[in-house]
Amino acid sequence: MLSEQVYAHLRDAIMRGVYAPGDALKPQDIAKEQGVSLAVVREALVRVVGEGLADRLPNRGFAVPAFSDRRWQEIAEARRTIEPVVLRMSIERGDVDWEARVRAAHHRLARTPAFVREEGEHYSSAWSEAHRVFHRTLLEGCGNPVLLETFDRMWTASELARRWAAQRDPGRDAIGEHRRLEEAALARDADTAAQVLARHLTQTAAALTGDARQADEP
Amino acid sequence: MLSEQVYAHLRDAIMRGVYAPGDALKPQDIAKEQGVSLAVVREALVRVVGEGLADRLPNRGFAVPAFSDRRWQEIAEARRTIEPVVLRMSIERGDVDWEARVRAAHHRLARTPAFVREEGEHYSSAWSEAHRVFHRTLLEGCGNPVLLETFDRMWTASELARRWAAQRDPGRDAIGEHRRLEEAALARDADTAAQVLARHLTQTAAALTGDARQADEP
DNA sequence: ATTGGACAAATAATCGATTATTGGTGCTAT
DNA sequence: ATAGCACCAATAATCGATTATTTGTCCAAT
Repeated sequence: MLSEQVYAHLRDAIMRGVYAPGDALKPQDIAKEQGVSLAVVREALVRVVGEGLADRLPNRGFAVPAFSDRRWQEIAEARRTIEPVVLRMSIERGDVDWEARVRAAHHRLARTPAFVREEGEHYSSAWSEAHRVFHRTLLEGCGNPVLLETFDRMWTASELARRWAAQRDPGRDAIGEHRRLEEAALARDADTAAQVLARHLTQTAAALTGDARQADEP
Repeated sequence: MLSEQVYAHLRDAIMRGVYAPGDALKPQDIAKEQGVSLAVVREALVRVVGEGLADRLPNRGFAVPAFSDRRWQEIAEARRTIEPVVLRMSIERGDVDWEARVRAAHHRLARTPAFVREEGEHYSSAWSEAHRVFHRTLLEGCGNPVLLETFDRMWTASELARRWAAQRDPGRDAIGEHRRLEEAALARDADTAAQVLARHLTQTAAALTGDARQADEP
């Protein structure tokens, strides 16, 4: 199914910043460069819109959403509201296999260099992915796919925000917080873990808007 | 934009039960009965899939998802996990306009007959809509569109579940719980409201699966 | 100078037809 | 009888071309 590939390509391009917020996503151009027909591109674009990675303006095409600071704050707040409760559930329910995966995910995250000079000011995609997997794995103990889908949606939006907001080094504190998260989770200390995560996400919100100066990353 | 109309039609048809879980959604048939081209139907179907109201099986078309009891439980649990915390936030933040809307939504819900003989065993669509609006309005005080989008997604899934699960009368207790929810919200009693909502949703979960006998609806 | 309107280019939306894949049907060889 | 294969009808996926809409530009009238 061609639309699947085009979809993956578009998603990746938008997340990598090939298109900036506000940029038009022209079906014809994309069709030509991908060597597929319009219908295929259109199908892919509709999916992208469904995921919140593009806006559709009737009779005027598709575009990368130009989110406001307010919007970024809302996304961060939503994560801050939901993720800690899911983390609690995860810690209460996670089995030994989950523990092992948390350990592995943290280990991988800690060993992956976050910042790559060659790519300019951006995080390495390897770190980005390890970061996502770590946060997701923490929640996976909850055993509820619906809650994890919710996490996935919010993470995607959050990452797009990060891409266009303060592109800063993860900082030492973030690394420390990831470690504390892992420790609290494995110690089944739901209170501490939820609190650390909430703080972690509050700092994300700050980092993504105005006062990026003194904030951590998620 | 034709796909918008076809999308709305499909969404409505699936929710109304025109298609049963497992039924194939054949682009050709739909295109013919709607008098539009395949591309349009296809676009609409992709959106429907994105909303979780259909599955897509590569090279084998679209179909209404045949969710398992387990899946319904997961959806109910996700609501039970998320909605109470959002309700707390809503009660802490809602302004007087929100209060007025809560009152109006509850008033409308209370005055709408839930059960319509003419339509067989189903809830009236008017009650369904009033019910949705009441629950949504309760949360709208939170002022966060991202959280409300999350509610919308889960509500949709939940409604589809209700449609194919125990199709029972709302029962007197549900009506009472709605009233208690309104009262607690307007009294700014977040603890009570969150607790009542959690219980309300727990009973939903029970109603949607096996032990529907002694459960309420949401 | 500015407003308004006719044109034209770009691009969005739609269509009708073509190609590819699947799943069944029935024949044949063991 | 049945395993395997060739065929075929149904339908999914894709394409190339057509139609509709928007947007910019140029000119005329005030």
